[in-house]
Amino acid sequence: MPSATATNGRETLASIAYQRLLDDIVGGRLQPGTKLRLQFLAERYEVGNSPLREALNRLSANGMVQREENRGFRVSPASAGELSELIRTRCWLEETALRESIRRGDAAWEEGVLVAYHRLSKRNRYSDEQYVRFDGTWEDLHRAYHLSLLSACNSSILLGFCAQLHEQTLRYRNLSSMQDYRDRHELDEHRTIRDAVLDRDADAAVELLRSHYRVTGEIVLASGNLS
Amino acid sequence: MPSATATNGRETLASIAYQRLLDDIVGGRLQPGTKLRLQFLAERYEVGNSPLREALNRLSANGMVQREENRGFRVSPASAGELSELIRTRCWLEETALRESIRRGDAAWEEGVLVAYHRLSKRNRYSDEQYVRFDGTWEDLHRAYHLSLLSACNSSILLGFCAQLHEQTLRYRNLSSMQDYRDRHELDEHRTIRDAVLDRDADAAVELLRSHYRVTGEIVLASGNLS
DNA sequence: GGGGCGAATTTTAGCGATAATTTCTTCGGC
DNA sequence: GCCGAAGAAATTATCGCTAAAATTCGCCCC
Repeated sequence: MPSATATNGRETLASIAYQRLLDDIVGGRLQPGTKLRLQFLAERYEVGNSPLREALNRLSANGMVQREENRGFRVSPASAGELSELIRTRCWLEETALRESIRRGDAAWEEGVLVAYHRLSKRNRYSDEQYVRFDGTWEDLHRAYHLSLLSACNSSILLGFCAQLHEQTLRYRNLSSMQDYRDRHELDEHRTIRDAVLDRDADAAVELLRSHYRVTGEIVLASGNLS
Repeated sequence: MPSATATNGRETLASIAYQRLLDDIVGGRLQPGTKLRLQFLAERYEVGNSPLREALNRLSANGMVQREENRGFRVSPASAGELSELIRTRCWLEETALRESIRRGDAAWEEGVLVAYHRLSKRNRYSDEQYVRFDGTWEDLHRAYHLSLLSACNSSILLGFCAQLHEQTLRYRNLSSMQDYRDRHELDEHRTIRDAVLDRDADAAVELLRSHYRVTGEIVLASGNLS
């Protein structure tokens, strides 16, 4: 997740709480709409109120948590409508970033894409447990791969927005049952996207990427759990 | 500034501090790079540490403030490079939103654009004092006008991103001397954009809007003050 | 007797003061 | 002149108090 934070020396409790909260929300362990009582969170994460409030405030600024004045925080609700909006927006933004990346990308960028794909391909998705944010998990490599495609777009701002949207959609994926994923050949999709990108075929790459997101969205929508 | 905040009942001190801090940063009264010491801020805004830290954490999540672990907060630095990135990104995102808005907008949207332009046109920019966030200021009407153009894009997420970028560029405008603005006919530009939009001429509208932003960017860049 | 309104209680968030780490600065020694 | 250590300053965290909101219970009216 993007953040204007220069991680310098030791981590603060607030940052730890932020990570763990983000993790639990994205991982679906804290269901949408859940009231986030400070006392409950304090026990769960073994930290005091102040670092918790800091973490919640950061999360509220990027949409993972909703803040209501004088009424505390709750996990942002999830709805089918928001998911389609998310995917729609993501397609727009990533199309822009991808076209720009393909246009401007140099050799180092190509190699980055190649390496990111390679790492992803070597990892079996279903060997990972319940989603936990940790270097080297499938999700981590997946995110790295998708961002590597866009990384030459020459706008860290846009890249940050894309990362934010990725995180949001990841939450929806984790909320769905994940059963319907089995018969999908995600690695193939990722490979064809990679090839189109490295061939500098922008139109094809964009179309493949958009389709990749749309299909995911439809599977998640179909597997229910949303209002 | 967009926020996942349902302003329900009374405002909290943290929210007040957030607003005033945002105001002072965007208004240029807190210069880029300024170290934000809690004690200083506590005196300035007459609130305690806790609400201040909450406000700063929110601001750090949307880029107005930088946070360094165990070293506190400072106003995000401003550079020519970041400004161009900002404008570049803004052109991309607003192009997308504007095209979509023009494609989908209904009568109510058209009327919204019309009214927003009308309100803006009736207000003299230079009658306002130093920038202060307040309903009815020129900047407020200006923001409302630009967002009204995009408001039918059917993605509140994208709209939020655009609002965020608007705020960031507004900061740069306020940092520059503003002297070189006098000979510019901003109202004309806003009117021609409005007309192209209401004519549903997407290509023309996009080109006018992009040019509008690019010119602004060049004026701000030219008037110095940036590294 | 049932339903709805209102007040008291309980619960919870919000805030400030203080203590504990961490970082920055300065001074002494090599 | 550079490295290291002690002191100073600032940030971060804990705790307790206040105030606001949700809940419960009782009362009145229908």
